[in-house]
This record gives sequence, structure tokens and C-alpha cells, in this order.
Amino acid sequence: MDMQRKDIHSSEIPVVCRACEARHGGVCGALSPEQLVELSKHSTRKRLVAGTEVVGQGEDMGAFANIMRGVVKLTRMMPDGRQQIVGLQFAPDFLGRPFAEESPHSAETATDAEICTFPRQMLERLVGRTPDLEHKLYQQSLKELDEARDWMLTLGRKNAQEKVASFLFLIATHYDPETVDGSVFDLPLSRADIADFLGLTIETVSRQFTRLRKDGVIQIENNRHVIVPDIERLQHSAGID
Amino acid sequence: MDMQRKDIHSSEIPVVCRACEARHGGVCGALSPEQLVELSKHSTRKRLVAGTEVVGQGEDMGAFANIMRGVVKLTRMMPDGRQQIVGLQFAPDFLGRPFAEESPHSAETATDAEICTFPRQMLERLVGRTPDLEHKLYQQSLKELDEARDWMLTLGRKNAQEKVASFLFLIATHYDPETVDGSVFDLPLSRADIADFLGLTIETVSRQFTRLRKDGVIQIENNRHVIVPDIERLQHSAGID
DNA sequence: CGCTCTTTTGAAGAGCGTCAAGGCAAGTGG
DNA sequence: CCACTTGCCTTGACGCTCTTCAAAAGAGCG
Repeated sequence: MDMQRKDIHSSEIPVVCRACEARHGGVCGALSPEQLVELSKHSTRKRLVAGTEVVGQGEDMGAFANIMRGVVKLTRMMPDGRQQIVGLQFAPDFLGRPFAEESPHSAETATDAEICTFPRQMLERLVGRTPDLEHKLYQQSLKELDEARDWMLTLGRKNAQEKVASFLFLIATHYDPETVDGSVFDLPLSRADIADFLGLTIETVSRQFTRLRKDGVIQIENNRHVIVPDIERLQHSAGID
Repeated sequence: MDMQRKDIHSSEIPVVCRACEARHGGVCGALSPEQLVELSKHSTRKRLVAGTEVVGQGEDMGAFANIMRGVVKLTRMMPDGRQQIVGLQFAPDFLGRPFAEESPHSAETATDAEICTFPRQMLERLVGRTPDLEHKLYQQSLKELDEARDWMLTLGRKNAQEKVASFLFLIATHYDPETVDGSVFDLPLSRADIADFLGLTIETVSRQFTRLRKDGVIQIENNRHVIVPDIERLQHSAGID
């Protein structure tokens, strides 16, 4: 009977979604073919270069999005300019803060990225009708909450070396272009971004990179390319044990 | 018609829930009378003295709970003993991490408290059948995520004085026994807990209390009782302006 | 090759941590 | 009722880590 429904023309999964769904396990996975059709009518794919602001802190959020490729940083700023990156999002993460008028932070691409945006009301309507969708969104927010709290420990209780090692470990385990064991990768963030993520200055970040390199925990090529010979040694440097 | 349904015996709201529901706006508000009856059969109210561990980090969570009174601190610890409070929860917050076997952090009462516990599977079954319940849980996790990320800015980018002022401001605005404008209150945390929440030492916390007192931003009586003559001045000291 | 932007390196200083002593309030026992 | 203990908080002196300010060294690009 499911077979029959799939044969109905209007319930075919849209072409744009097909490749996406295959590669990722994002929130769209909770939607029926009909809902995907409806959503895809109002959604647009965008290619963004690194450093593009998707939504500003305190701004009205007209749209939500799914990250298809690249890294997006969530930043919170103080009136005097001090800023802190409060979250990093990777594909296939959902991007947005449902049920709020204003965004509590700004979202900016850290790397070149590709996102699939759709109107905010579109999603909120779908959420009301689709418990599975809300369930997926809830799961992601729980995951982000766990990660945020993990990072609070890093920010509050680790020293500079442990912070930098923690960041490298985070990237090695989350950002996985095509490496086998995550021991070779390109950093998606500049030194300035890393500093804003770790609550340090760029100078301190740079010094700790140098120190980890001299200690043989990592190798660095062209500032961005990192090789980790022994991931457990890095983990130990991060104080994760 | 609603009147008629209330008269049906099996759908009466349990006595234990009635007073609770009236006072709080917790997750139970999403449940039908029948579900409340079912839940209350398996739930137990507990009075806990300050410093009681509700669930340990990495432990199996047998039960979830609602906070009826008091403050619960969520703590994450490093292998060498360094620890960080990653969240404070007040009544009527929900306490627990759905869809995870182990708790990512320990939960301990900071003050004397009263909680209403129920088996984990009980809740997870109800969640599957009650979209409204999951919606409420989702809303709370979004709120906690916003708060956690706010605190990341405090931990990463504020100095000791701003951190302590931020903490006082948080308590003044969240913890509201019976004060009119939140300018007089008792601290729910010891100096050691405050230090663990702010990523500082108790000595630094103490020095900043003294400094804020000498500057006239706050008055302190008996270590725990705080008076804030001008909440906006405190807010300014916290760098929130 | 020269320009700009990013990253590294260096030297000096501030802020917070560490260690140690002392104060204060509540509880205990003679 | 008073000496003593205990737990929590405050204060002081000193040192270390990280920031700040400054300049040099790379990296990317026309």
C-alpha cells in the first residue's frame, strides 16, 4: 500500500531533495514526500562564500535553513565589541531558532557553504502537523545543548593549551571531509575565529599551536592543514583523558 | 462541554497535581487528566536537603523529575577534579535528558528542594503519544540552550567583576521568592558553587563581592542575603548594557 | 615582485590563581 | 557559660598565565 502511494505523481520526492536526503540525515528526513514537495516549492538553495552573514544578532528571522555543506559559526557579541562563538554547525544541521521572533545570536559562514533556506512560517506550520519533525528538531537541540555544556567546561576550567587541543579534537571528530580516522584535516576557522571560540586572543592561540607542534602532538602545513599522528595524545592534551 | 468532561470521574486531575499545576507552568501542563492520573500513579514526591545528588555524571538515569521548589545545579567534572556548573534549574523546570542512556552531567540540589520523580520509560512512552508534551520539552531545551550560550559569553569573554555581577543579575531575575522587583534575595549558592559556575576560584569571587559592595552596587548581609539598590547599575557592571 | 592580510614571535604588564593566615557564626562538649 | 572545634568566607602576598602592544615573517594575489 505504501508502494501504491509512492506511485502517485504528487508524492514523488523532489529532485533537489533526493540527492540531499541520500547524503545527509537532516530534519527533512521526517517529512513525507508530499511535505517535501510543499517545502521544496518555497525553499531555495544558496551558495555562500566564507564570511557571509546569514542572520544578525537580534535581527528578525525571516528564514530557517539546512546546512548542506560547510561550517556555520554562531556568534554572540557584547556592546563593546567583545565576541564569543557559541556554537559551530556542520552539515546536515538545521539552522534557526524556532518559536522566537529574534535570533539570539548572529550566524555567519566560517567556510564556503551551501544552505537550503525556507520561510520561517513554512516550518512552523509543518511542525504543528508533523510530530516526527518536531521530534527531530528536539533531538538536535538536545545534542546542541550537550555540546554547549561540554564547551562551558572547556571555557571555564581549561587552560590555553587544553582549550586549543580541545578545539582540534572537536574538529577532528566532527568535521570529516574524506579522511579515514580524522587525523588529517583542514581547519574551517581562522586563528581569529578559533580565539573567539575559545575565549582567548589570537596570539595565545598561535603560541599554543606552536607549542603543540613543537611537542609533536600535531603537524601544521600552510596554517590551515593539520595532521594528528596520535589522536589519543591530542585527546590527552585536551584534558579529556 | 468542557464542564461535562471534568465531571467524568476517571478524568479528574489528581490531588497531588492540582496544587502543583496551579503554581507552576511545567511540562505536566501538556497532559490530559487521564495521563496525569497515569503518571501520578508512578511518581513520587521527594524532599531533598541541600547538597543531595539526584543523578551522577555518566550514571544510568532511572528517573526524570520536575522541580517543585528549590534550585538544582548541573555539574560537569574533569578527571582531575576540576568542575564546572553547566546549568542552574529552578522550579518548575523539568530535570533529565530524554533519549540518552547516561546523564551527561551530575545533578545536585544547591538548596533544600522538592522534586516530583517518575520512571524514565514512563515519560518516554507519554512523549510518543503526546505531541504537546514533546513540544513543551522542546521549548524548555531551546530555553536552556539560549541560556547556556549566553553563559558561554560570560565564561569566555568577561572579567571576574563582570562574571560575578552577571551571576547576581541572573539570580535577581530568575529566582524570585516573594520580592517585588528582584532587588532583595538570598543567594541559592555557596561561594564555592558560584566559583564553579563562573570558572573562578572562591577567593576571586569573594574579592569581587567585596569590590561590588565597596562600590555601592550591592549590599550583603550574613554572606547570603543580597540587596541591590539599583538593578540597572548591577546590569551595567555585568557588561550587559 | 610588491601589496595586503594573516600569523607568528617577542617583551612587558595586568589579572587571576595559589598558598597561607585570619575572621566570623554556628555547633559541641565540659 | 565559656573554651574549642568546624565550616565558610575574607584578606594578603606572591607568582604564573594570559593579554596587550609592537614588530617581523609568511601566505595569497594581482
